[in-house]
Amino acid sequence: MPELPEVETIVRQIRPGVLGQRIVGFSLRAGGESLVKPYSEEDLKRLLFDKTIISLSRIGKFIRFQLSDNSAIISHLRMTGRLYLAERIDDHKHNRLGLFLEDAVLNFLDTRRFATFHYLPSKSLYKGLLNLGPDALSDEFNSDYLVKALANRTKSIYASLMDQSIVAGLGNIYANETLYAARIHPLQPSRGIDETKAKKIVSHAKRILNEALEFRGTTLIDRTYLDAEGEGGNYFNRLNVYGKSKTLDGNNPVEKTKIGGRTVYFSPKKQMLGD
DNA sequence: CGCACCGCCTGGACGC
DNA sequence: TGCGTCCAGGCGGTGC
Repeated sequence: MPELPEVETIVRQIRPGVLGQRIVGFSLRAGGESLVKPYSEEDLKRLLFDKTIISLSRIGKFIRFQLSDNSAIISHLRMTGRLYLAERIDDHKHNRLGLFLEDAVLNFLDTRRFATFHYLPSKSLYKGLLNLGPDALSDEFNSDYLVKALANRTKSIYASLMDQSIVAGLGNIYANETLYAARIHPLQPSRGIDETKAKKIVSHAKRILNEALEFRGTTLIDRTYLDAEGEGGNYFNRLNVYGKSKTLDGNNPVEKTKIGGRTVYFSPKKQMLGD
């Protein structure tokens, strides 16, 4: 499932192939209607035609294609979305749409149809981006910020790290790995996180995200996540707790629990509640 | 406002 | 073999 390192990997891979390219066509495939709501295929053919992609960026886990007339496409891969360039539109069963550029076609596969590919008219605001906190790899995400952001919050530190309005880019895998590295129990209340703990969280989160980026992200056994070149990410071999029964670094038992309906992995021996 | 909960989807794993 | 059931999960919306 694409989190910050996976989304950044894909953005870097497709950027050279989309920058400066003029949009010459758009085609929706079966099951793609929900991805582009509230626009229809006809709307998008008309709105996108002849616009040039002038920049491509990652904002948290969102991807923004900035177009020449100040409009944009905001996309989110959710769990199973995949973007890649090809010579033609892919007839894969789960390919939901094709964006035709001068030199290639951008294909968007999404098995579960949770992903989004939203057109954003010029000067309008995108709801999903409005409440986004600082990017996990930015300087704005530091211990001073985090202590303030967590003050007076009763929810767990795990829930706070998953909350994109507090910090943007972490998902379940990297939130679990960060808390293990920082030796903090996922159910620790957010407001109990002091400067020392906040420093550990910030530094480990950035270290882990940067390492994962070097490995082109994490591909689990299910092979759901593949980058824009069809390759898996190799950070899987570095995971300490996510999906594991023993930690990689020391063979400590890993337990799993549910927090807010999500499966959370931690090492009770290394992450003590109240510590 | 903060927080917990639900619905959205589908394929794969599992038990019988 | 084939059926039913459960699980994975980010985000937007709802209700307290």
